[in-house]
Amino acid sequence: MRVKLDDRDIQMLSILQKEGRITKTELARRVNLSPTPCWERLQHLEKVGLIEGYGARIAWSALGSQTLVFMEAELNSHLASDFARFEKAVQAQDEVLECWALGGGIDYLLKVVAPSIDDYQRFVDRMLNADVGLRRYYTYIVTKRVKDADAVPETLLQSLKS
Amino acid sequence: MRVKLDDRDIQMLSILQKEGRITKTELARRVNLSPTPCWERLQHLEKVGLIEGYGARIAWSALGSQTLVFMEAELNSHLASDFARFEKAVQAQDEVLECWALGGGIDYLLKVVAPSIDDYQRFVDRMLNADVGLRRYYTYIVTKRVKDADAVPETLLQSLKS
DNA sequence: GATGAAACTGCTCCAAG
DNA sequence: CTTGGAGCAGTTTCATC
Repeated sequence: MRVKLDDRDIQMLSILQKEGRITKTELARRVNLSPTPCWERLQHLEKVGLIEGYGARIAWSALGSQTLVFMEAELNSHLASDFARFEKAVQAQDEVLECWALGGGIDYLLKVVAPSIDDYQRFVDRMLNADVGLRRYYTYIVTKRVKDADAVPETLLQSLKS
Repeated sequence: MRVKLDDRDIQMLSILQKEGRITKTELARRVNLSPTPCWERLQHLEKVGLIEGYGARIAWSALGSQTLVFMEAELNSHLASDFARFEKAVQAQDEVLECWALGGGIDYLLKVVAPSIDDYQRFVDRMLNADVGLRRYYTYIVTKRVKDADAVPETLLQSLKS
């Protein structure tokens, strides 16, 4: 997926990240373009898959007091089939927001959300009993959300200008 | 922010998370409602702040080979002023996508993105030299993205039905 | 790239049931 | 909650420069 973009494309992406429901005529105005070429650029950005879709941002604060937990996971063995089984199980769990494989001593790092610690523990027990290859885990409870970017940073978007 | 929602509101949120640019008449059709009450519900969801906004989802894969890193950070001291200084510094860094304060032995967990490992190291050096209270850090490089949810899971949305 | 226009679709509000 | 409709705004395509 190698695409060449100019400053205006990047500006459009930056605006659309934050204001996904902006009208196309207003977007054109903001990037100093008339609606027609702006519309063509947008079509292109969507067609090549740079824009995967649009979505509403739901306020986490409105969901009440949820517990957010990072979980380090270590597997029983490092066979390719064991990795695959664990990853498949994790992807099927609603509570798991993210799962990353890491280099070094930790096999996986998971971001898990649950209504309470008890619910989190039930999730862990379910995983342990599911014969999914989970040998050991470490729990780190989030006590404060310091930063949680909801958009690709400007500096990274600039790297598309090649 | 205590709001009482019914199944239709939740269904609307679920749809809007994935299809933020859906037309309001189509949304009404999908939840078996006529446009007018659907429009009023949507107004309400936005007004109470449950929907913070809308945004385009940009494909990470299109940004080329970026390096994603989790960084554990330990501070020199645990004075409230030191926490505040570090958190402010972190929020100002474009590379830091997320920063969480954790209970237990780890002060902070950061998710950092950079074009390369070298760029990441430059970021760390900058933080260390910025006299921001960072005493020790551990680096965990992401080798695989197993799961990265882009929406609040259904089960959590259900908890709004109180 | 810009512009203007035409045909269409969707939006927002209003009235009435 | 429903339907229907009016007036307006935004979308998409087209032809022209």
